[in-house]
Parts: sequence; C-alpha cells; structure tokens
Amino acid sequence: MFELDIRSRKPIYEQLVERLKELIITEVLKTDEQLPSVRTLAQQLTINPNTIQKAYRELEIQGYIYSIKGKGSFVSPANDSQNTEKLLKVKNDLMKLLSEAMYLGITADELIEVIKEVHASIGGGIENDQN
Amino acid sequence: MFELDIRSRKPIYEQLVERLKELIITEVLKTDEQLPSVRTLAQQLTINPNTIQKAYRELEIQGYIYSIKGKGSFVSPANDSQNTEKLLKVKNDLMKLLSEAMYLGITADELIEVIKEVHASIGGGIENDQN
Amino acid sequence: MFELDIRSRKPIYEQLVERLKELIITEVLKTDEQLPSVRTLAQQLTINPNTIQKAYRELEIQGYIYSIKGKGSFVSPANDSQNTEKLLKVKNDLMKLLSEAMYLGITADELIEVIKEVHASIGGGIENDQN
Amino acid sequence: MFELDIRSRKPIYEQLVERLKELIITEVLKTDEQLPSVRTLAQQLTINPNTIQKAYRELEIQGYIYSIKGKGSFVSPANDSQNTEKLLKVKNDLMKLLSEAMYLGITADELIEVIKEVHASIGGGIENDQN
DNA sequence: GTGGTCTAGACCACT
DNA sequence: GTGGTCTAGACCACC
Repeated sequence: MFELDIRSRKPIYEQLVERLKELIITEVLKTDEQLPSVRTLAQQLTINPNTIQKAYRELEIQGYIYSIKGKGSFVSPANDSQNTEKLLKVKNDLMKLLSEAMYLGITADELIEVIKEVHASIGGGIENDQN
Repeated sequence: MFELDIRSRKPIYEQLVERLKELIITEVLKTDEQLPSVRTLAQQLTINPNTIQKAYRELEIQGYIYSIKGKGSFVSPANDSQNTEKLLKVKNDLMKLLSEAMYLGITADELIEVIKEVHASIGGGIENDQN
Repeated sequence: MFELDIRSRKPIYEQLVERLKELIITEVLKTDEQLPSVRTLAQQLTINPNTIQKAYRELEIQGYIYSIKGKGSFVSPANDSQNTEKLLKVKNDLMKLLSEAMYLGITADELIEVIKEVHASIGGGIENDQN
Repeated sequence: MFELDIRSRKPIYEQLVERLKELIITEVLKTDEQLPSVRTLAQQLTINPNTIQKAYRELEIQGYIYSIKGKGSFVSPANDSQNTEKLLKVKNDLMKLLSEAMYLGITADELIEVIKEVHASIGGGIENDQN
C-alpha cells in the first residue's frame, strides 16, 4: 500500500504526504474515513513516529485531513480548489517537461506513443476524441 | 532576468539551474554562446561565486553547458551524443506526470492546448503535424 | 586506509572518489553498509567537511552510494537500473585503453595476466571460464 | 592530424602532449624529425602560442623531444624506458577499468568481444594464440 | 546526530 | 581574467 523508497533523495515524510494525497484524491481513502494511527503506521513501515506525525501535520495544513484530539485523523471532505490547484501545478510541470523533451528532439510519433501508453494503462480518465 | 527567491525552500543553485536550462531550451541562450562569468553573475545577483559554480557544474554534468578553464562557460550544442539516454529519462518522467494529470481529470482539450503552447514557445524542434 | 596526497595535482575530492569506488568495487564496503559520516571522515583525514561532501555527492551522482538527510550515506546495491548505460561507457573506455596498450605492444600473455589478477582480486562477478 | 576537443575538460596543452606522444611512439614522427614551429602550429590550430609552448616544454621535460635554440624542436631518439614506463601505467589503468567493468557485471562474452573488436581494428600488435 | 546549502575569502591552473 | 578547488565557519532540514 505504501511504497516508500528509503533510498530516494526525497524526504520520507514528503513521500508519505504525496502518497496519502494520491489515495485521497483517487478516493481510495473516502471522506471522513479514519487514517491509521501514527503509532500503527510507524510500526508498519518501521519508521520513526515523528516522521509520520510531520506528514499528518502537513496534510492537515494543506486541508486534506483533519485531526481530533484523542480520536485520530480523518479524511476531509473533497474540496474542488484542492484538485484544480493541483491540476494547475501539474500542467505547469507538464509544460516544463515537454519543453525539455522537445529540446532533446522528441518526435511527434514518440510523443503520441507515450500518450497512448499512459492512456491505455489508465483506461480513460481522459475524454478522447475519436478512437 | 533572474528572479531568485532567496527565501524559497528550493536551493538557490537549483533555481539557477532551472532558470538557465529554460533560457537554453528556449534558445534565448544559443549554442556556443558564452554565459556570464562565475564572478560577474555572482556580483550581479549578489550571491556567492561558489553557488554559481555549483549551478554551472550541475548544468555541465547534465550536458547543457561546457566550461573551459581560463576561457569561460558556453552553451552545449543541442544534439549531443548522450541525448538518447536523457530523452529516455525525460520520456519516463513524462509518463509519470501524464498519469498524474489524467488521474486528476485533465481533459484531452487541455492536454492539446498545453502541447500547442509549448510548441509555439519553442518553435519546432518537434516534427510537426501538417506542413 | 585512505592515502591522500595533498600535494598531488589531482584534487583531493577526486582522490577520495577513486579510493571509495575501489573499496566498493572490491566489496570491502558492502551493499547498504554505512559510510563514515561527512564530519567524522573530515576529522579523521584533517580535511574540510565540504571536500568530503563533494566526494560523496559525486559518488551519489555516479550511482555508487546514496545519502539520506539525517541518517547517513550508504553503499548502493551493485545492480542498479542505470547500470546498462554505465557499462556502455566503461566498455568504450576499455576499448580506447586496450587500443593504446596494444599499440605499445602489450603481449597476449600480459593481457591475460592482467585479467586474471583482476578476476582474483574481485572474486567473480564475471561469468567465468571453466567451472 | 590534430583532433583537439576544445570542449573537453582536459586542458588543451595536455591534449597536445598526449597526441604528440602518440605520434612519436607510433613513429609517425621519427627520431630527429623536426616538429612544426610553435607559431606555425599555433596558427594552424588557431590556438594561443603560449599553449603550444607549454606542451613542447612538457614534452622536453618528459624526454620525448629536444629543442635547439634558434633551430626548432626535434624528436628524441626512442627510449625503451619511456615505453615500458607507459606500458606499466596503461596496465595499471586497465586493471582499474576492468575491475569497474566486472563490478558492473560485464560478461566474459562481452569482454572477449571487446578484445576482438580492438584486435581487429588494430590488426595485430598483439601476439595471438590461435587464429 | 546526519546530510545539504551558503558565505567569505584564499589559492591554483589555464588562456 | 577565466574556471576549479579548498578552508573555516554558519545555519537549516531531517530523523
């Protein structure tokens, strides 16, 4: 469920935040569902509880979850602004990466192929025009 | 020309690398053109020369520039030998990012728009659709 | 353990990189084993920590070690994904060097001897001749 | 005749030294043959005369050439110790590179192939066993 | 405690 | 004057 890469240069807590965001956005974790407790998760992932704490705090700040003292942490109701904000960021990143790919000489065919591959592996989620 | 955010969590040298890459990709800086000298740029940005050094070194490793002791730093030609492997990496990143975008529900129209925008800002470098 | 020549024309950090690579290749330092901390090693060698840093960073780029903030630096597993391209580069270098050796009149016997020596000091890692 | 790589990280004068050594060892430049004058070569390669000077001085120190004031620079008589010394260095480098290749998992077959390729492109210069 | 970034200032090698 | 290396010492982020 959580594929943490201990060797990555990206801090563990950031990996956790990203992964949990993804689970929330894709609604694997549904609104008001309880997240695993800090200690449980720490034990499961053999990771320092402080690290989990930090991830949860970050998620709370960003509005993805809310915590109730003595009870635990829960998924916040979906918020459109979250999604659109993220989409904007992703589109921006996409532009940067596309620029780089084009500079390096990616061909239109290759580009199409990449898109098709992704499209197949996801299986829709993108409205397609004619196929 | 260089908008550095000294307070950002992103290290200054990384910001520099990104910005310079952008200038090279968009061909504001052209092949074999000389970059500002380490010291000059350092003075201009009121930043330590070592920091500029680090950025230039990183760009050299990534193949975007080459430096010659006693002469200066210059933009590498776009079609280098190591390009193939770099393209492979970028294509991989592209797939990840596209997956994410599709998960978040990017529409085909938006995607096309992004591609067109990039295409316009670079001005070819990708074999195109209808000429 | 580390014989650094402070007077050599070769930068200290490069000497460090070479030496550490050697230790990793000969498996004196084994996969996931922790390297001495930047500060510790700096003190031991009476060298500035930044210099050690630079060496470690270089080794990380080359894929021989990985570093985790707050934890330390560790030996990367030998068979990494990026291995193929590295092998290609090394094979190329090997060809150049072999050409030079042959020009200088190295004999087949000497060549075989070199290969055997290396083979012995590593102890396999190459599928071998007769077993 | 001189393929200098202006973009290489290796200083130009070193490239010159290496190239000239090679020409002398392979006897393209024969004993007591006159080398091109500093100015001529500088003009030919569109390089600063000082750089040529430095290369010639280095070659003189290493005993590959001798200079006569007012006449020019000439190839020194072949010296066995030069060759053997260089061979030793090359063998050492070969060992390092082979170690690395093996660590990266080069197979015996690949190694043999590399050797054969070089052998073919040189066309002997190595005493061969059976073919 | 660990790695990572940055500064200020020095020195060297190369052109 | 250029890039490149090194030091001494500071501060931050992470675990």
